[in-house]
Amino acid sequence: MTKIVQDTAQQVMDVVPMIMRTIRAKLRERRAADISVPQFRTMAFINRHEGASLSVLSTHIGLTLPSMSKLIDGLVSRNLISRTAHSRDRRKVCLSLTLQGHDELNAAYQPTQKYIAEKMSGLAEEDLKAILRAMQVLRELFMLEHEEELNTNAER
Amino acid sequence: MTKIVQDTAQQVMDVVPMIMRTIRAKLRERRAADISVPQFRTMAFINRHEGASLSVLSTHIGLTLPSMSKLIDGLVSRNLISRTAHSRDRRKVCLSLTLQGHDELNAAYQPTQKYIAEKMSGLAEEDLKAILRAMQVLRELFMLEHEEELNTNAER
DNA sequence: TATTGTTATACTCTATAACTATA
DNA sequence: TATAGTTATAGAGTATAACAATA
Repeated sequence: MTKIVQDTAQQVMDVVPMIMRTIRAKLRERRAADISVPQFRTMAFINRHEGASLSVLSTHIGLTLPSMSKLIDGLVSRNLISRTAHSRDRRKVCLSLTLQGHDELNAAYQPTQKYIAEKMSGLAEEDLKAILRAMQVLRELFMLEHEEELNTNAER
Repeated sequence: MTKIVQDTAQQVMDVVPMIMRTIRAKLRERRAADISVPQFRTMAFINRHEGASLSVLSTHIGLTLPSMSKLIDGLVSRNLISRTAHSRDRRKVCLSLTLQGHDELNAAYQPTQKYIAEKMSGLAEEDLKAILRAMQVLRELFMLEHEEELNTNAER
């Protein structure tokens, strides 16, 4: 393992949480007051994986099935997501965002993205390109393991 | 605001949480079973800001003062951090890691860093350089606002 | 009188255990 | 018999309110 690899790993471990802190803070600032962070993450996940089941969600968000079930209860009762039975396997549940859920999610996401864009608007083009390339590479690297757990979600 | 800035902001918002998820998962995997994530974050913060006060911590971690106080109770009782009175302002508290606290922190951090380094070990040198540069730039960008809240911590 | 931190109390969130329904 | 999800109950974590000590 060369030195640059270790240095880079160190930098990633150091900087990524810093950025994440800002993203979280902004999201928190903008989201409707009565949505918790796990609920927000849940909505974001369902947005990316329409029709996800409860089990898949609980694995991804890191909650137990009962806790996830209760969290979903809250979102359903506020009409932010819809919960219907899976068409072929009636044990399963099929979750998706309502229109209102989409709106809530966007209302939090967009100002955050705008904030970050403004922050970066003074950067030299070379720096922007480096960031863009870095993000592409890192996405490849960190996506694989993340998608494994979604196999069960492939069929709806 | 040019298009590349917005694209890059989008990528950052998309990829950073993905990486963060991996970091969190690894940390969780390795840390002593009876330390919560907020406790872990607290220890990491104290490591970076030796002698931090309770108020500074609660602001940074995002807990109220009473909650922070209780969390610290738990860490002190397990001999992971030490809590002494500030030398000049005796209302304040002066927090630092114990030797054991350092060990616990490292025991969680190091395997995570190693994991990430291994993940990146196959990358082309150009990609590594792009990541390194991106991290430098992003650090500058996201550090400023973060350090503001630490002014009160400067003097011990 | 303002600031720093702690104690008391209540509530929310999450987990484990037991259960129901479907495959 | 195994899997997906829900309900019941208990414990941990966090907040608000009231308080103590120092500046």
